[in-house]
Amino acid sequence: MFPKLDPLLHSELRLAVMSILVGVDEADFTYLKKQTSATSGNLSVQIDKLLAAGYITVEKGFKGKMPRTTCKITAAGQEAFNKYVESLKEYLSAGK
Amino acid sequence: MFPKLDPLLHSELRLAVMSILVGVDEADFTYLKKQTSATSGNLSVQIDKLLAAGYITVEKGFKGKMPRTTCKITAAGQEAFNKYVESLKEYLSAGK
DNA sequence: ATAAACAAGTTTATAATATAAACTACAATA
DNA sequence: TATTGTAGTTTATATTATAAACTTGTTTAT
Repeated sequence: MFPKLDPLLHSELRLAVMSILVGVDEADFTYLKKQTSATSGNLSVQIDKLLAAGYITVEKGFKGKMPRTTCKITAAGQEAFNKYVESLKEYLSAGK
Repeated sequence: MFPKLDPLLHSELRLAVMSILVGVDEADFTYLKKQTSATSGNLSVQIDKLLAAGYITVEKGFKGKMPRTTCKITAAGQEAFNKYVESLKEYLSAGK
């Protein structure tokens, strides 16, 4: 009745990040930070966790001279996100 | 774009409890425990938090000789739940 | 009658998580 | 060349979730 919710996705910031990445092909650190209004530290940590889980890839490069970190969702990440959404629906609709 | 998710509801067990209470008028501790397959300790703690937030009421009585704890959702709880669901939708659909 | 097992919780301790604060490294600007 | 800004990372702290141990009382078996 209440499937376990993927703890990696059941976090406000990580969910927001994944949610953005689902629809965007790729996004850099700065963009993610603006969209989520997270602090840099928090975003950095959460990106690491998503990376460690294999839900995203992270590429470090430069845009001009400035460092640039680009994130992309992986197939596993996509799948986990979809599954999370499905699971969540069971929670939200349990009342009916 | 990403509204703050009510931290009281953004918890697996508390969300499950609220989700049950939304559809059921009242439910006792034992019932909630079975439905959520939570441990007693965890359930006890989370019920306390929902109570402290004013999202549920808790009545202690007896069923025969056995103690019985009955939970009910409040109007504030209902409202918070609905709001949480709405907020969550913004996360889940951000990709589209 | 009393010991053993069960029911319904609560309290306390520990592990996991999220978040913020402080720091690093470099770039652009005054 | 000193100051401010950008793009992050690392470390420390606060919060949260969870499990383990405990309490109180009940039923069942001896």
